[in-house]
Amino acid sequence: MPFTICTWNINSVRLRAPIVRHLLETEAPDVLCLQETKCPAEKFPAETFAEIGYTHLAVRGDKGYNGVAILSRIPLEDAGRHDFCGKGDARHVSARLADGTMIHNLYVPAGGDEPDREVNPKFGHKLDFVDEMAAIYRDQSGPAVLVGDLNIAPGEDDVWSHKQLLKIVSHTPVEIEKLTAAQTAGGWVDAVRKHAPEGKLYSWWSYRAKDWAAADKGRRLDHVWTTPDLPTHGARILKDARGWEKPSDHAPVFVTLG
DNA sequence: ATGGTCGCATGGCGA
Repeated sequence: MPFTICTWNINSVRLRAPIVRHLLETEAPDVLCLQETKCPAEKFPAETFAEIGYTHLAVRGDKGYNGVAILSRIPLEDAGRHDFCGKGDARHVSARLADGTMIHNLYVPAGGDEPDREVNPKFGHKLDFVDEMAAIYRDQSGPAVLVGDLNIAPGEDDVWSHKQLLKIVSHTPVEIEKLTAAQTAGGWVDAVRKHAPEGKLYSWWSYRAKDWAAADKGRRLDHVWTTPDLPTHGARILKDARGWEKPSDHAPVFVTLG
């Protein structure tokens, strides 16, 4: 039975609960994975989404920072978490669907501005986090999907200018090397690029641009990876959502699986 | 032009 999963960095789920609900009402993914919810689990606006059928929830949150959630209209089992880098922050939540498919929802650290771990500990944290992604999924078995804001745009067509971003955190060679190693170690397939192998594709546009759409200086930071045993039927980035009222700086990414 | 804009611990930090 095919189902659709969506991942969206929402940049405060409380502020943007209305557009999350709008997305659920108009696009109706079976599962929605959110990142940067920026609120403790007890303050997650669960009822807003339960009212329209998204009654299943696996959520983790920190006050003001991070925060991840899996919202679903089909049952979720075995909600779990992995404590990346032993920091105790809310950057991962997992759950299993009734058919056995594992869902991993991740929010990889942005990594600060300076791409040098000697002077910027946030960059070191990001590199260590991605190394840990390689380690923990190395021996996985069974169907799984990994989604989230991985904060790395790996391909030349995943950024507006490969050359101008080579020293910009999110597109440096060391980050791309580590992300690729994590993908390979877990046997993950990039479901979005499987369906759109070539051409510019972005899921994030900075708030700082005067006119984000005209400048179109985007990056593909949000990803959906699947194990090879999971068939996928299509992928799509809902760029329109970047232009909605009070938008997130990220657009939702959809993949149909199963 | 090394800025710019967001959101939250309301003010400096993280993105």
